[in-house]
Amino acid sequence: MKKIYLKDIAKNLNVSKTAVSLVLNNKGDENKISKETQERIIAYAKKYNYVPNQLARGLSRGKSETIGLIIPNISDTFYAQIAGFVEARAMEMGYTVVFSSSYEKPEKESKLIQSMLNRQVDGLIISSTQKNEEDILRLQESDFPFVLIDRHYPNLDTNYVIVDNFGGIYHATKHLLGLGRKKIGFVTIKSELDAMQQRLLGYIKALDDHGVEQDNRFVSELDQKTYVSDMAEMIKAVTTPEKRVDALLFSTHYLAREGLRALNDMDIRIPDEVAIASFSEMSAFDLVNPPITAVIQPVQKIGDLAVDILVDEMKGDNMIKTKDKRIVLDTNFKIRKSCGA
Amino acid sequence: MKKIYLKDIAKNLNVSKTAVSLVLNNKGDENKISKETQERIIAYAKKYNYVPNQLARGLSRGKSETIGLIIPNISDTFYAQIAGFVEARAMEMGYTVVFSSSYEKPEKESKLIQSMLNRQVDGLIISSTQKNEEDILRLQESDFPFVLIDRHYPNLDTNYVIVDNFGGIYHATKHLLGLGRKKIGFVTIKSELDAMQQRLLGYIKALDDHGVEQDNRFVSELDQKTYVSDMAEMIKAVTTPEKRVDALLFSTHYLAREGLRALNDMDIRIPDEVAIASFSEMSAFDLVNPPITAVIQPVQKIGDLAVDILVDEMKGDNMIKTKDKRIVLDTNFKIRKSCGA
DNA sequence: AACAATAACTAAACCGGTTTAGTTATGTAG
DNA sequence: CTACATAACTAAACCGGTTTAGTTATTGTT
Repeated sequence: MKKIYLKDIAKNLNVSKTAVSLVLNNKGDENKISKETQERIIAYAKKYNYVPNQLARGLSRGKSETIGLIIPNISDTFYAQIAGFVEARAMEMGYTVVFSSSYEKPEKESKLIQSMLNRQVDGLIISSTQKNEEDILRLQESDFPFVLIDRHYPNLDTNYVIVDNFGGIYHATKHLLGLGRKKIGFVTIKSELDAMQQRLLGYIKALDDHGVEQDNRFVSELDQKTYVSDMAEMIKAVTTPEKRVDALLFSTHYLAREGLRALNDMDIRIPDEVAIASFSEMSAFDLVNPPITAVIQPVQKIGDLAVDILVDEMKGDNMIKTKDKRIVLDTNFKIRKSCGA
Repeated sequence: MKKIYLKDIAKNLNVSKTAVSLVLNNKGDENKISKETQERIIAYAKKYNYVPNQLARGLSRGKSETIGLIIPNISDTFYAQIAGFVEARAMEMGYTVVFSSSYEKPEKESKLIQSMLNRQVDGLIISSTQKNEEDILRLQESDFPFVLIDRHYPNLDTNYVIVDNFGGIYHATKHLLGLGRKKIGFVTIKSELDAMQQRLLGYIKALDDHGVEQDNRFVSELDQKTYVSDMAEMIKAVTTPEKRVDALLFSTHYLAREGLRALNDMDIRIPDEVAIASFSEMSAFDLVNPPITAVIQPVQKIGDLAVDILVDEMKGDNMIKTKDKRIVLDTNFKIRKSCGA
């Protein structure tokens, strides 16, 4: 099972490396290699199980047939799912995926982008920390193919695939209001991410549209690093007799998970005392106690579209925008017991 | 921000490519490049933000500083977590990770291995379908560095990092028996995976040791593809008056999830009527209704060790086995409400 | 003064492909 | 018979690094 190289084929068949390379890249016809020679080459290559060295090929072609995926955290269900769809789609298109987690650190993200560029990825799919405008801008300026997912830079003119954060929360808030909840708390993470801002704005707009007064609004921002331990106290704070919320809307799935845990620990009845709903979900949200109403993100669409757009971009001949490359996807609203109907 | 190459540095500093290459690879001293020249080169490289093309470097060195990770499914929490730890550890060690999901298909796995080899990965971490002995054997014979994780081939002499499946289930079964459960059902997936067999054996051994009679054992095997829809019927079958189990042990987390769903749907009280426990868990097992007792796998250890072993293996100078490379990790047992104590 | 050793470099081969710019032999139009 | 196409190839440059095998100038040794 010795490894075989292009030149071995050439030598053994008494043809040039050129001929072999052309034929194996399906350029035999257009380069007028005779049918017969083509067949000999193909047969030989198959017989000895020839496969080209992708590094060599990549080096000479200037492309690696690899795309880089940078996400905040591969262990998070949401990103794991996206990674799955991205990988599957990329493979269909003939690309390999290298991935790395930035853990929300801009410097890490910056290093990852650099490192992936060194490795000659042909394109990048990035769910950015959104604190790395510099690198994104540089990519943009150098016309390097990339797509932002999940998070984008509102003031930068890039390709992206995101969801309608505003609309998703707006809908959820409206729903809670429609069920008669008057004092809805919004629990979010301290973050400058536009996605998070939009969710907050969606919540506020819904309250406004429903004529809820300013002092009946409760927004709690928890720290990314300490939200697990801070959750209980925060819940206690918004359930004091003075504020007593009758609903809590969590801006993301892991907050909802911890919120649920805290509420259950404190024996606050859901949804009777406090109704809850979440933006984004986890695979067990339909099994927890009670099942959590959630705004569902179209994970597969995000992954598929990101790859499609990127591939289009990488083809390079896109002076013509073949498709719209700024995509805002609609969310779904899944009603479960936790919101009281 | 023009891209700069090795030869540019050489040209502009009036030194040879060799000198630049040696210095930037920290081989300046051993090759007697003068301190002064070294400093000039390093300064220039830094100033113009030089970074080597990894394809070129990989090609000439014969290594890519990349490791391949092949798992059944990146969307599954268990593998997503492992992927996270593998990637983090690999990065520490200076490696990039490319990954792909086999979706339990041996042919897909085989293709992935091939494809990763073409891409010149320096080593592989594989959670195999365990139906691909051929490729694994070939890797073994060609001395290619690799480590199996989660699943291994019991009759092949490879490196691996797995958990004590037998022991984990044995412990769980014993625990249920200790709580007075007499008729414990075992729900598993139809599979030839050794891991699954071991879990079954652990269950049987525990019953044997406890003197449970043959006809008080209920093993149900569900199909990988249809377990979601088959679960309810299966549960119905083992809760008939004749068989009526008083406990169910699920051989893996997604079975437990669906089992819980079915039991809840049928209003079977857990743990009063039927106690349940699971091998392996999901992030919400402590929040579901009721929280599920589970055998916990040391995910981080699996990932970390896999990389450590692989790196050791890739260094190549391992005629001496620097460490034990067949590792069976202990599991943890996390008691929650679902098992009745 | 002759020779060896050492410091400080470099030219060129090499990794394994792709691609450009030809070459040679044969056929065909004028 | 000459000129020009065309079919069927190929030599060699190239991608951007690494590495081997030198080279040159200087210093040290006897």
